[in-house]
Amino acid sequence: MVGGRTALFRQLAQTLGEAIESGAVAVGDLLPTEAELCRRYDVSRHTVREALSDLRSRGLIESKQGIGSIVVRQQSRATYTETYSSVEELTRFAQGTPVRVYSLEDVVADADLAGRLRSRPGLAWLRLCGVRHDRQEADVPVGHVEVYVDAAYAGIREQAWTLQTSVMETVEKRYGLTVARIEQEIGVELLDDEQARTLKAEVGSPALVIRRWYIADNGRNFEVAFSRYPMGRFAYRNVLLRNAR
Amino acid sequence: MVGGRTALFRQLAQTLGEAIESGAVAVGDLLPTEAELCRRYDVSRHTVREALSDLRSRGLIESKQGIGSIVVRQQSRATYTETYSSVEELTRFAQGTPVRVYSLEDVVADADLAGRLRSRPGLAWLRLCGVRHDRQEADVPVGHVEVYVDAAYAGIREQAWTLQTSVMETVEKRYGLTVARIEQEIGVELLDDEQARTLKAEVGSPALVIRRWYIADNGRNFEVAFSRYPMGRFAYRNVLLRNAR
DNA sequence: CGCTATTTGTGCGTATGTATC
DNA sequence: GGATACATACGCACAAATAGC
Repeated sequence: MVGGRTALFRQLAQTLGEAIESGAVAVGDLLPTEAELCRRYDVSRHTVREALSDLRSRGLIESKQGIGSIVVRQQSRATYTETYSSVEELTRFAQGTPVRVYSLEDVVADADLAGRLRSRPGLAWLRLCGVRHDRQEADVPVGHVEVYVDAAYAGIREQAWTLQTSVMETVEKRYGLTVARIEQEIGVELLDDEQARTLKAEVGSPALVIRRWYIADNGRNFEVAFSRYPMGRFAYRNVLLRNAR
Repeated sequence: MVGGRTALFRQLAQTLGEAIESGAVAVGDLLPTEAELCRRYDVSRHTVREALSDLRSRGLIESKQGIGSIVVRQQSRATYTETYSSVEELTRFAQGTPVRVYSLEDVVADADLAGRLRSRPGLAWLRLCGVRHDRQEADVPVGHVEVYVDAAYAGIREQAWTLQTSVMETVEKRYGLTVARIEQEIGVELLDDEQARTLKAEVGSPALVIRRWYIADNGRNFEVAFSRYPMGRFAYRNVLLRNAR
């Protein structure tokens, strides 16, 4: 029959999910085949597939034709999810705030810079500095950006002065790279001379700093960006949605 | 028949997805009913449902019994996703940093407080203040927390002094509430007298402030929390992963 | 290499439950 | 209550990928 209180496939998904999370079925193991689950729980294949679909969406299993469903994770991923439709949206400056680049130079990382970039000393980077402006109030700079790009991708230098899009996307397009993950850190810093001057703020005044490390699918950390926003000019916002179930 | 090159339901999902993203079907509109889609594209209901399931997972539509499938977004969500396995993980203080509550009082929001809470003046709240400590260095407070809970859930007051878990989870358990979304804002503030004193920091010194609004599945904003961390004692970190597809 | 058995993927048909209007 | 629409569940069949012989 159809209705109990809880749908059959949800019950089955919960049963299987608990088996995985408890470790009864280990990561790397195959679940019983769909046919076997049908027999064992006396339900139709449709019901079994709905349940497996649930486990897939929770990131617990992956299914492959000819193989079966393999357990790839012991814990359901993500109770809360933050989503972006683009990288630029990260800063909530979708298309609104152009960057004026005022400096572009080649640098070799010393110990200090290497530490800030989470990289090794001696490596060469292209350093780019600019100021982000609000389109409405063009005279008040919103934030200061300081970007380091792996020298291997320094060819973007030609396009850098007229950046329509983000540095990251420019590198992606020009070199066919794919950003697999972005690590982000948000903190407070005091503005140095150059930052304060370009931002029309006081030296030593506090600012929100967003540090981002862009990591390509080959594992390479090819870009690091620091954005600084004087207190009150910007706040980082996001919304976390509870995932279904 | 079954196999062409691309699965039927994927073709249908793409067709419908394009109709939404192009604006041909506007946000707020209902899609044709499943039965209608079956007729129009000459496919089975199962195929239609697979396609709709795809659109749901992309966040483009939501389906409701007795109503239909409504378009809720024009663009597929999430090129990048941030994930948390728990709310506590948001602060990266998984279980490590207990909160010492030092104040608990009933307040009625004036215009100023109502603004900060994104609420209305005149509403009653339970206000809770505490200090977050590092387990290793117990003498140095890490951060200051200021939490407002809707007076309707003030019953947690009895448990508040001995908070093992977060306020949010306490409310969830005690009142059977479910947090549907969390809105978060990160900025910079200067510490006031009380905050500086409890944090052993200087009055007026800059701090990272994280403001969170907890919204229940009934749409009610039942808790607002402000966490303040003196410069250098804490940075907010997260990792964004590129989604498949 | 081809053949076969196994397993998931895709697709159809049908029926009943349940929420909404 | 009735009509409508999605949700759940059963069944069957064939396609496509994989592994082993």
